[in-house]
Amino acid sequence: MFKRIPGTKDILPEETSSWQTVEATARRIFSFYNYREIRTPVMEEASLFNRTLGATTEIVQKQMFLIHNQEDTYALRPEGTASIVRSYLENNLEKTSGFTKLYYIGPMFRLERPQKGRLRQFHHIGVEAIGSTLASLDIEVISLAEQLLKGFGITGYQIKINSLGCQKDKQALSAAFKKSLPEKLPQLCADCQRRAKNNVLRILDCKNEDCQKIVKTLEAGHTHLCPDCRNHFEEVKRGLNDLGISFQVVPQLVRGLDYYNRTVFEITHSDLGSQDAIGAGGRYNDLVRELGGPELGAMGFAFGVERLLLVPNALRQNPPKKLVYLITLGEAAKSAGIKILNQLRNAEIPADTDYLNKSLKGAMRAANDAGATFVLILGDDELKKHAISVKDMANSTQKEVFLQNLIQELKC
RNA sequence: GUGGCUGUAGCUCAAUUGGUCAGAGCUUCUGAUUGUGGUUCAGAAGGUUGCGGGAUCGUUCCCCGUCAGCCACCCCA
Repeated sequence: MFKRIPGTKDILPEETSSWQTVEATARRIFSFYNYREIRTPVMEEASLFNRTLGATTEIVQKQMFLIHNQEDTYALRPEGTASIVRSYLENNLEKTSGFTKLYYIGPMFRLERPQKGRLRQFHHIGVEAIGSTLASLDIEVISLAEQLLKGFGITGYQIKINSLGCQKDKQALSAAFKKSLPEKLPQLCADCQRRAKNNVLRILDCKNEDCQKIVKTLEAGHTHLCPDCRNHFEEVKRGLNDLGISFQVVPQLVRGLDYYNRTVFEITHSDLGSQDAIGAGGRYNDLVRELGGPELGAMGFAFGVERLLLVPNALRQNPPKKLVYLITLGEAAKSAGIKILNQLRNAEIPADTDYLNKSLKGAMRAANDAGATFVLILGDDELKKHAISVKDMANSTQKEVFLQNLIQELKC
């Protein structure tokens, strides 16, 4: 027997209804904000991610599914932003539409060790708004994220925000760290010693208390932000307050991807355990230029669909179903039944029947299990009268209806 | 990638110190006199106890390996 490869999941009909609700809710809310959908390939040149996420990030170094062919190395996308900025530029959207608001829904791939809330194929619902550096965009994007959560029926989340500063600020902070860090290095945990080489800023959000103490003795907090970045961040916070969005400023919040600058945010939920971030995002003002485009500000975020669905009571309600179940008795009725089924479906009435030659009792059970609202019974008695018995399953009432009136009867 | 825990029917779990213990509930299927569901009752089906070694007269229960899942770290959505 074949098995799923580790870290992937089959989403069975029982669950797909929740997925459809999440997706439909998201699409509806995106439309209120005038975001339009973009779909890009799940594969890209591997070097695209190298360039955008950062060559030393764990995702690029260890977690990409690579596909080697004779000439190139492709990667299954580990996230959406890089592909979308690539597509934005390749299709000249900066020339044809200038400021652009896009959303995407689809699978992402990372070769991590599977865990609850961490799969090797998982799904993002995200947005990218490209072409503005204004704080009003940061505010809209974060409020959109919260609006989605409300739409999904999720409560009890926490919005954490921070500003990394512009590229210069980030570099200055990194440089300061690299200068003052070497003497402290032996006192840091093993992970932080590694971070010191790869991604110095991540030392800021180490959970180890000793590391935290050492970091505090170094230059940290928002003191490294230049006046422009500081003003921008203040404006964002004011805007969020004006909208009544409650958030928490977390100076240690550092996103793991290189392209982020200025505003970053993360939304966590305490009911999820170790992998508690249900969504995150931020600004990436230099990414468009980095990929060969003009100087354009941009901001985005993504939710992890699997993680959203882990939140208790989120989107569990199944919409009431309407189904008509046809039971036929005997050969003559069976062939007449095929036509009736066809007519019902053409009239857009969901209809099904028994395919196992069950007894009437067995077929009734099957109808009940299928959630039928009405059962149609067609036997010799009915055939003679050109009629059919219609049973309302909710209240067990039954009546005979002429075949010519059947659809009208079921429509109301 | 690191550490720990777990792995018995489709699902949730039992099985005294290794010796008729491979079981229950739910699910599924079939019946309960003629063409009627949900409740109830009866019966049936379903397991090489994750897989592979080892120790033992003998193991679901012990040891080793392996795979998978879970938890934490790491990483991140």
